[in-house]
Amino acid sequence: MQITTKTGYAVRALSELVLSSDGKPVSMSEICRKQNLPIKYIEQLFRKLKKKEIIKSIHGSRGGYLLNKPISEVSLKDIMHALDDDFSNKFCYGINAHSEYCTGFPCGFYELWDDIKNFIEDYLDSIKLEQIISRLQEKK
Amino acid sequence: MQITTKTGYAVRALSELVLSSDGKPVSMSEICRKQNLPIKYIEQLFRKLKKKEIIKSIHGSRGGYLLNKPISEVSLKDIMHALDDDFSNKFCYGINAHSEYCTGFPCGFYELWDDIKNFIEDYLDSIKLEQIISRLQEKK
DNA sequence: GCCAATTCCTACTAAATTACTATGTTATCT
DNA sequence: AGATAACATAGTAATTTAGTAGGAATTGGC
Repeated sequence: MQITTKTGYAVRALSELVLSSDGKPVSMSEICRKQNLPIKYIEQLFRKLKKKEIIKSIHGSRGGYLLNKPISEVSLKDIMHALDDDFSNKFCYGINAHSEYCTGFPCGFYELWDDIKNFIEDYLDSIKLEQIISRLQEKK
Repeated sequence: MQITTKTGYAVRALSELVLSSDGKPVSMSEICRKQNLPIKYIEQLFRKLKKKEIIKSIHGSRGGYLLNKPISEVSLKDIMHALDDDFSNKFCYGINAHSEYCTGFPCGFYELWDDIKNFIEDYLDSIKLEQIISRLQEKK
């Protein structure tokens, strides 16, 4: 559950998608040109976002991508979860379990890591694309 | 700013240090035996914790480690910060800046990442060793 | 029907990070 | 002197990250 370049790229690309779309699909090349992003990499990220139904796509010429949900219903948690398959396993389970150096599962620390995970996930879930985009527009 | 095995190990080792200490130093071998941790790895982590004055050490035979602060004054943030040098740079600066695919620094997303970083860091700073240890003891 | 534009798919890779191990050296107590 | 510790540095296998490469499949417009 890390915020990395990948997360940053996806947020930039999704924001650009929303800002550039007027109901018509926006092409990957337009998104990446406007946001200065590596197109082949973002293509891969968008395929993951599509699998989780955050965006939809239209094939062929004049095709492109569209957001599949209202901007108030797409959170940072949703995005990160789509990009990172075992996002939710990254805490105690990912840290300790199945390791030679684990003291048993669940150990005395299990609930600590779980509480932290839940707290941070809830926070990330409270940050919607809507707020991210309105922040951007305030600046202009 | 990730919670990884490293963080988990450090928390286990520090908790064991606190629980095993009755004013006298606790040796690395005792800590690692009781918590089933890889000793040479934990040694390295403890050296970093010492640099940040979270623990202190006594050399030679009958030596070992002691906590250098009250358990109410050592937070998860402190521990993670000690283990990971550029902990605080891991957000926008680490994500975007100085990359070929950055749109300028600070970009429109800078404050978003910064706010998130601060929120999570404040939360991690609110979790003290004191609470972690009393959680452990409740279970017994 | 053909061509261009576009998404979709798989495989590869260089660099960095993680989670260690190995091999000592130095300091202190008895 | 010898045992017991902390301290230090270097190496390394596995994994992840952040991409690149090369193409296949799909659709709109002429």
